[in-house]
Amino acid sequence: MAADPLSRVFSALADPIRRDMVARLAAGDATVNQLAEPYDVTVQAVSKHLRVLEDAGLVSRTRDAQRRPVHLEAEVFDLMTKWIERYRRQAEERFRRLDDVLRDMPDEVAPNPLSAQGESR
Amino acid sequence: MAADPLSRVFSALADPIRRDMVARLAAGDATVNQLAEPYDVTVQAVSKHLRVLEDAGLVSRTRDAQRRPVHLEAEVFDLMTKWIERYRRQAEERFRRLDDVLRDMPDEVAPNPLSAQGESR
DNA sequence: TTCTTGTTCAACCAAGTGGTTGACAACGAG
DNA sequence: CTCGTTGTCAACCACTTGGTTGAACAAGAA
Repeated sequence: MAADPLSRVFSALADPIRRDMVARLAAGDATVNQLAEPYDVTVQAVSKHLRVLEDAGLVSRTRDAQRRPVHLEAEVFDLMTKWIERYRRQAEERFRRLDDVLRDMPDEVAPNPLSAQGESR
Repeated sequence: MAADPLSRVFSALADPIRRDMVARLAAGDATVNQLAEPYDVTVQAVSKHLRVLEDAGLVSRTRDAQRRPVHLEAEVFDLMTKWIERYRRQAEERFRRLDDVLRDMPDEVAPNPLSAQGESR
């Protein structure tokens, strides 16, 4: 299993069934059987999916007699959005600066940041 | 390979090496060899990782003589953030309403939305 | 206690993943 | 043209994953 938390969360949400379960849990808690009902897989398979979500910290399970109500833990989403936003902003900032450079540049000069980077220095 | 775009993106970012490559590409384009340098895996392995990122729409590759400069396509991030934000908001909204219910409730009533849901009706 | 329901555990299987090595294609430099 | 550089393709391997079936466990119902 993936060691770092971020990998676990991304990996957990890489499956359409698991994403769908998260979507349904956003509307309210549910039991394993309730979650299993819409899909034509066995309850055991759903139980495995839930374990993946739980290991990722996306859901928690408590006890209610024989039932194991599943609850969505939305805070873990922050882990992802923070990572994403960081690099998106960085990429957009770079893009904006590139625009500035192009605008201010005399048009004889051919811009090629890559070959400049690749120089063996 | 995963059919739907969302699964491909989440899956692509579930690997720490690939996330690291995205992080570096946010700072600027790079060639395959430049990307491979920090890790102690073969260039072929990195090439495979790039293919995964490309299939997810996270990067694009152009041609520059023998080199294949890799470029980050940050727009795909939106796909994820939109999905995440939707359910996060929904969960938070639900949580807020639950607070309201608890605040307005006479304290004899034991709240258990789950067992009410689970009733065989 | 025994029965039934809800859930998990264990073993297994086919397919996918991340890595390797080796061959080869594409291109610029001598 | 030949040579070194850059990158991909193909085949292979160990490990993981998502699914199955069958057994077991937990707890209320009879």
